[in-house]
Amino acid sequence: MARAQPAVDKRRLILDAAVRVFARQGFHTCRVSDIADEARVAYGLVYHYFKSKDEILDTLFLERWDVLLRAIAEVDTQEIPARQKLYAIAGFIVDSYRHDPDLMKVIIVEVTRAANTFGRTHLPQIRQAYEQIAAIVDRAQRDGSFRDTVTPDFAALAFYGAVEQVLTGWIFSLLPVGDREYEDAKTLIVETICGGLERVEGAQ
Amino acid sequence: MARAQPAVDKRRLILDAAVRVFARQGFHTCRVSDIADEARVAYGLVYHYFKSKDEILDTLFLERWDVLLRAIAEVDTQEIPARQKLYAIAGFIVDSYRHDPDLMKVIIVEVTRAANTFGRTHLPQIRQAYEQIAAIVDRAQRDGSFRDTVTPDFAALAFYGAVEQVLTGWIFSLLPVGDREYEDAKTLIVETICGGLERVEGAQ
DNA sequence: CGGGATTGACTGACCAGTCAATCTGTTCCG
DNA sequence: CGGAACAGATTGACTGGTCAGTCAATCCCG
Repeated sequence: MARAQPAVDKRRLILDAAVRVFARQGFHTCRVSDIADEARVAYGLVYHYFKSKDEILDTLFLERWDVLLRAIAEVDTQEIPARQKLYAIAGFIVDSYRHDPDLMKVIIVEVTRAANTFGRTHLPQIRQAYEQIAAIVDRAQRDGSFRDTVTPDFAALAFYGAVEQVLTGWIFSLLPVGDREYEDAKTLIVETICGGLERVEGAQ
Repeated sequence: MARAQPAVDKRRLILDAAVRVFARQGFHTCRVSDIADEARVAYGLVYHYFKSKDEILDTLFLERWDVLLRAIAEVDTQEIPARQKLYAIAGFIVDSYRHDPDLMKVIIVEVTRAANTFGRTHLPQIRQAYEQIAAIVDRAQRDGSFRDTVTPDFAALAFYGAVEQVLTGWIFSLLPVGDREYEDAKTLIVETICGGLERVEGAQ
């Protein structure tokens, strides 16, 4: 039985240290000893709590992705226009980055975009996010607020791609970072995907 | 002096084999001996032509990215609407994937999206593509064909992000593959980013 | 005292990169 | 024309270092 109230949760300590190390050096280029050092914990303890180095990353991803999937599902239950739903989802992801940039960096760089390794492993989870977004677009097309020139699947891909690319812009320092920029980004992503870049003749 | 017309260019043979191996197993998980085997060449020959395993990937990326940058620049010299320029760029990238999916997979997965390793190394090249696209958007905003609600930098990111995500969809088998799908994708990407998802009141 | 928590030295596997040896085609001289 | 001399191409066994994962010993709480 686990202790009721341990002074410090070493398992959590290791996970948090791993986030920092993975973000700094990347999963492949860091050593397990780097994680142990960062957590100020003995090497062997890492293997007391985790079966392997891979399992640490898996845990981090699944923990966070589950939160994301729930957030999207929650947004979808609200009675608001599709544009506002997409705004809420983009906002949630941007705020996740604001709250813990390292964690989001790790999830995107090491999992979501790692087509040969963890991305393949977690494809079902990733796919689920796309499907939930596609469902929102689909409903908007049926109620007439979205045009049906683009398939929902495709729209979901483009929307999520734009969001991820913006985070990548921050990760790569290609975009300026700051509270103002984060708020702007939410609006701009939705404005681009929903409103489009082109001027429309006859609109306002 | 190099032989005028060698029966086979072993250097090329190694590069092409590396594309297949990197696409199949990923850069980090493959061994140099896998590349040599795939090329049906002795292990040591790889090091006769390349300084290191990294240099092989660098070569592949730089070769192809140079072609892309030239293509974008070429498109931009034409006297056509911005939407058609973006269509041409999306088309070029999609056709690159159609022509050699393995190579594009490697470039995207192992370089463009590898924020901790090769992505960092080649950031200047990657940035250049964004800047060229942003310049197209900027000009379209000045001539009035694009709205100026979204900054050109941001629009470039969203556009490129959507394109890359569609390729990722093919790489992950999330999207159906085929000549028809490739052509549709070109249109849909541009339709989404330029036209937007929303129905516009009063338009046609 | 019993058992989970914690330690860190150790091992076995793996693999990038080296290198000395060999091969193959070219050049040039007698 | 034969063949000597050379140079780059090609070979693959080997080395040195790295590191994930193991494990026996120790600690410490209840």
